[in-house]
Amino acid sequence: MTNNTTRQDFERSFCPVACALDNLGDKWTLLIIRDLLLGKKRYQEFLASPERIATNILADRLKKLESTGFVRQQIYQQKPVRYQYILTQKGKDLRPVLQALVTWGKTYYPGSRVLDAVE
Amino acid sequence: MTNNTTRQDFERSFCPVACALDNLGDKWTLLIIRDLLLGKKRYQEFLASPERIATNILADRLKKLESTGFVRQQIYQQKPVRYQYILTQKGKDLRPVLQALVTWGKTYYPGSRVLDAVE
DNA sequence: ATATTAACTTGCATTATACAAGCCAATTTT
DNA sequence: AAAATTGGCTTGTATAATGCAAGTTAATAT
Repeated sequence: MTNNTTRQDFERSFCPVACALDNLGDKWTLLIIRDLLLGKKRYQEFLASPERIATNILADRLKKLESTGFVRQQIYQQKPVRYQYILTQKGKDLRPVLQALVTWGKTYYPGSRVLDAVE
Repeated sequence: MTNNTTRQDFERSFCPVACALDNLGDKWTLLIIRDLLLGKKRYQEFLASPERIATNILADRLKKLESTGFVRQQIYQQKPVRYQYILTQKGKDLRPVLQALVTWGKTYYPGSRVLDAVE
């Protein structure tokens, strides 16, 4: 790894699982990552997901995901300036985590289905 | 799957990721699963982990993990009755999720290390 | 008799999440 | 030209989750 990623301090411990969960361990963050991996980019697209995230939570998570380098903002129009969100490599590298969750979820929640392909 | 697992209703959506996170989406649950996968079984062992979970949170999570079928209690001594916690197949099947988190964590938190082998 | 251990529970403060409403600039509709 | 809509949020407030310290209970060890 050519260290261009911001190396954060260990919050709770030096365990890689704990470090990951310091960023991802809540009800919503990984669902936004799922949406991004599925190709969603805009605020309204995230809001349209079936889990119905609240607007303040979504804004907060996008801000955190940006400040922690999972995502970057990209202007897609001037007048008015509007941003879309793109996964960085750090974010894209979560795909195996999401894939493992999909596999587990489909096993223990038969009938569950991913909208598109994360799998 | 010989349906001996309790099929819960979809809480937030029929997405397997959302279903998984309904159970696992917080700061602590997956760390307890990590400990269980590493062979820890008892209350004091979980408390001894470097992340320093609070006792009320640990008790709450163990209760939830049991009621949702990730774990079962096993008496390891009478007088006084003491329980230890064992992963069910549903819990053991989270190993690939943890492995993926370890891989990601070791990449983006260089210097992080799992205590023993989840990896 | 006193202290220690294991597995919790309880009380209270702080932080996170949920829900509804409001804001602002620009575009679209009437 | 005025009114409504769209996109991306922010604000206020209620409820729920988390954190921290202390207490409980039954049994064993000193």
